[in-house]
Amino acid sequence: MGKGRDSMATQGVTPRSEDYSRWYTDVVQQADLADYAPVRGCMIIKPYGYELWEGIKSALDRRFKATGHRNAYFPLFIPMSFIEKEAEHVEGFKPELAIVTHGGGSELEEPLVVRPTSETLFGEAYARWIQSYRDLPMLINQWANVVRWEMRPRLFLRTTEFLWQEGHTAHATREEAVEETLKILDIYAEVSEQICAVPVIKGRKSPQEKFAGADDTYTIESMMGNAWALQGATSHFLGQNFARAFNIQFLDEKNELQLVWTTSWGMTTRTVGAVVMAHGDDKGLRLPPAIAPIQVVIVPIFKTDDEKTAVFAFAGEVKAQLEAADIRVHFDQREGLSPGFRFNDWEMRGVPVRLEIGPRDVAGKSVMACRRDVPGKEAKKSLAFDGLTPAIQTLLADVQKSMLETARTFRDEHLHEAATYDDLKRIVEDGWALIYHCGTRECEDKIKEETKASSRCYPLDLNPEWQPKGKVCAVCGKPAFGRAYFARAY
RNA sequence: CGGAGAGUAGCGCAGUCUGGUUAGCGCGCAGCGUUCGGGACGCUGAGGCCGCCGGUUCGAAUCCGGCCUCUCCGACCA
Repeated sequence: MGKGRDSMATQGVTPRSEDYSRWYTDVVQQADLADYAPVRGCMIIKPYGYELWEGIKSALDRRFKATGHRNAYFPLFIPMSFIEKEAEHVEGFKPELAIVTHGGGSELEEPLVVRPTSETLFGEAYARWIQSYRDLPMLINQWANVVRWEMRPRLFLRTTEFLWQEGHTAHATREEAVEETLKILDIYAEVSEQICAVPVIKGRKSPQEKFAGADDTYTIESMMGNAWALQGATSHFLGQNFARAFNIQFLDEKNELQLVWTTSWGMTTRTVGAVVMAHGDDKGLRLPPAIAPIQVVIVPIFKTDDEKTAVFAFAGEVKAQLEAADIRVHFDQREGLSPGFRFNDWEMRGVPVRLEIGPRDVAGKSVMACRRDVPGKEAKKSLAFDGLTPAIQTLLADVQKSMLETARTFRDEHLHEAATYDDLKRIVEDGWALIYHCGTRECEDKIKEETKASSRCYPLDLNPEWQPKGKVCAVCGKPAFGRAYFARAY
């Protein structure tokens, strides 16, 4: 079909192997996840993309609530003076602030910052709300949009405005706050791996990479299809920095005044981009069933009107049976499209399982099931109508599991230990390099400049002892702070 | 902000160098007919402030000046 090739040029996405960035923007737009907005750096999240976010959101929200957190909503505007209260915080965020100077037709007395994050607003409120140890811990989360002015935006991965949740907690002791920070990190890792099928490495950020105003920042780092790293979510131990800046004090059991210990943590719409990049292939999106807005799509095949009637009736029964089991099913009833077109269309949109139903299937009371995560003929197998629901449930579970395994295998194949700087240089061309590192800014900057790779994290698993005795930085020879991954990153 | 590209129909582009009736092509879209188990085809049709502002000219998508926007690559970041 010679002419078909031509139309493929306009309908297909740029092959992933050819140009990874182009492939990514193509997929996001053609799969109807998002579109550009009139203002640079801003994006319109379309229903299909928003549904992915809703999947991530509900998985997180359920877990936050199960661990005692409650949702609230804090304002969009922050007085400029609030941001300036914590020295390191303002230093870090100043370059990316959007500031409102006018309101109601006249210049404001004090400029208002459009929130880039809400530590300061929570700090001010917590100072008023917390009086006694009986008020602790304070465990609040909010779902909100934030604005950080971006030089170089990228759909989902880096937009000037993005959606996220930000948790802000206050505790009586340091230990409790650290425990909270790590508990949330575990939730992020679980949602990323179990729901998004994106394996992560849990670690601690270097002093340079940590959040502005935090004592420690913990992260989950995941690997994209081109072996670059993506920071999936962060959880910060803020020590008493914000408690001091906002005077958040409480009376303990001994009637002594103490500063609280706070944490903050966030996961963003960037995660949608991570799902695209970690799983997508040349044909487009591949979605893990747990968050796929459509888990099963039914594609009808027929020639005559009689066949159509029979196929539609049977497909309707199949749909009803699956829906009764809470499987998200879509029956493609669009007119005038060939089966082949539909196959490609739904594959591009990443639907995990496709059911082909034609006259042969109607006659045999069966459906042809095809899984998106497996290439070629092995992807297809015929399933009987009787017992279809459990068979599909098993299939979806298997797809979910094997997508995580595939991603993990790919990730592990691109993790390498580096004994020397030369090793690192070679490895970061196509992977992550694990080295003993000093953790200093100068050394990180040098590596960044010479290799474009940045310090991703000091994996928690691999650093039972910090500042390991006798070990030195593989790059500069200074005493090692710990073992860190370096990689190209988004 | 630095470097590189690009703005002409919903999308992708040609036309611009060398100014000249009615601005084309492919895809998509609408109607009709034939198709239909891996991106179908025919016929008919709708759809345009040629990014914006100004200038040159009898005449500008095309030449000149200014501005705006987007994409990609770098410095910053979730």
